[in-house]
Amino acid sequence: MPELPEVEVVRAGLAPAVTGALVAGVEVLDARSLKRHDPASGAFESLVTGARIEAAVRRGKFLWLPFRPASPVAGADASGADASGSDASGSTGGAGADAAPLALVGHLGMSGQMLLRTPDHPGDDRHARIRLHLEHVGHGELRVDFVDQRIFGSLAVDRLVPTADGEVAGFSGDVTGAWARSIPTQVAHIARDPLDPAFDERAFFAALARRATGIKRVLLDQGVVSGIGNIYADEALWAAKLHPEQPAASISRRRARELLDAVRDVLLKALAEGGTSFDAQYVNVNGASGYFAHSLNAYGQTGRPCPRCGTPIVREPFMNRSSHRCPRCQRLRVARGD
DNA sequence: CGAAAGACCTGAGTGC
DNA sequence: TGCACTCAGGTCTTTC
Repeated sequence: MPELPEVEVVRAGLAPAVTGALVAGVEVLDARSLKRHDPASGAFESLVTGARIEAAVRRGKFLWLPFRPASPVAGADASGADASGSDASGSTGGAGADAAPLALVGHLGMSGQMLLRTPDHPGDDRHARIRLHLEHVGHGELRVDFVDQRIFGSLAVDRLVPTADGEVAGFSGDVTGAWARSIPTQVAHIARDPLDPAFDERAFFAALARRATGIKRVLLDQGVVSGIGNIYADEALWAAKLHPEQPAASISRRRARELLDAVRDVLLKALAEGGTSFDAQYVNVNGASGYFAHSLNAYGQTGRPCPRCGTPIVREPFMNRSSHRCPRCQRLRVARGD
């Protein structure tokens, strides 16, 4: 259940290994992990093979690797390669300057991992779905294994289009690349995350004021604010002393501001703890390893005393999952100015 | 447009 | 031992 901090750990671990790398080959072990790939744009394998990766970018929980497609001419005489990708609409247009910029888009879903490995690493991973074979000038040959038990995650090749606001699309540590202000079409509807310098606070407050539904539903709506999942929603609501079902529109501007601050605080804290957990050489780019159970105040703490007031935390059904809250600190309150 | 419910997935755990 | 059931949950789609 990787949320923003976990995905950022993955992005940061991947970035130095994939930036500038050539995709020498790809193995699709389970096509279900391509469910977000639109076959009309071409076969996944042929689009990715020969690509030169330019960066690793993240917005919310989405991750993408902008790349320059292989030049058809350069690839032709090198070695027969497998020309299996010659579908009906074969012409990919000469990979010149007018070729559409593309990106490899990834979402980890609930159980997805991007494991960075040496080429000789045993391929015995039970849930390995897709493997990328890379050649990197500095690191030599590498492998990225997309491992995903529950297959809620996926990889896809998608077109990059300019961002609606003209700002940098997501976080990558580099705002100068030609790809920086472009976003994959399937990520374009996702709001910026609250740590993004271009996050639109006014739009966030306006969305809250407009919604009659519970505040937790709004926090989980990636079209309003991205990067938050069940865990950090519960944590932020606990910190802001808000009941998950408190109607969003009933929350005063002042308390909404406190909530946004709490969200940022929770995400930054998790990021700080997660950022220290990987080793320098071959980073274990593992989305699940970054969970910081010791610092959780509400999520998964059913029956344990609220760290603030000592009242046992309760677990309640919520959208086919669970909410965890302190029944004393986080009460439903009638709409009224603060 | 907003809101809510269902679908997609697998494996661990529980009760009988 | 085995079977049925519950739970974990992010995002997309459908329905109202």
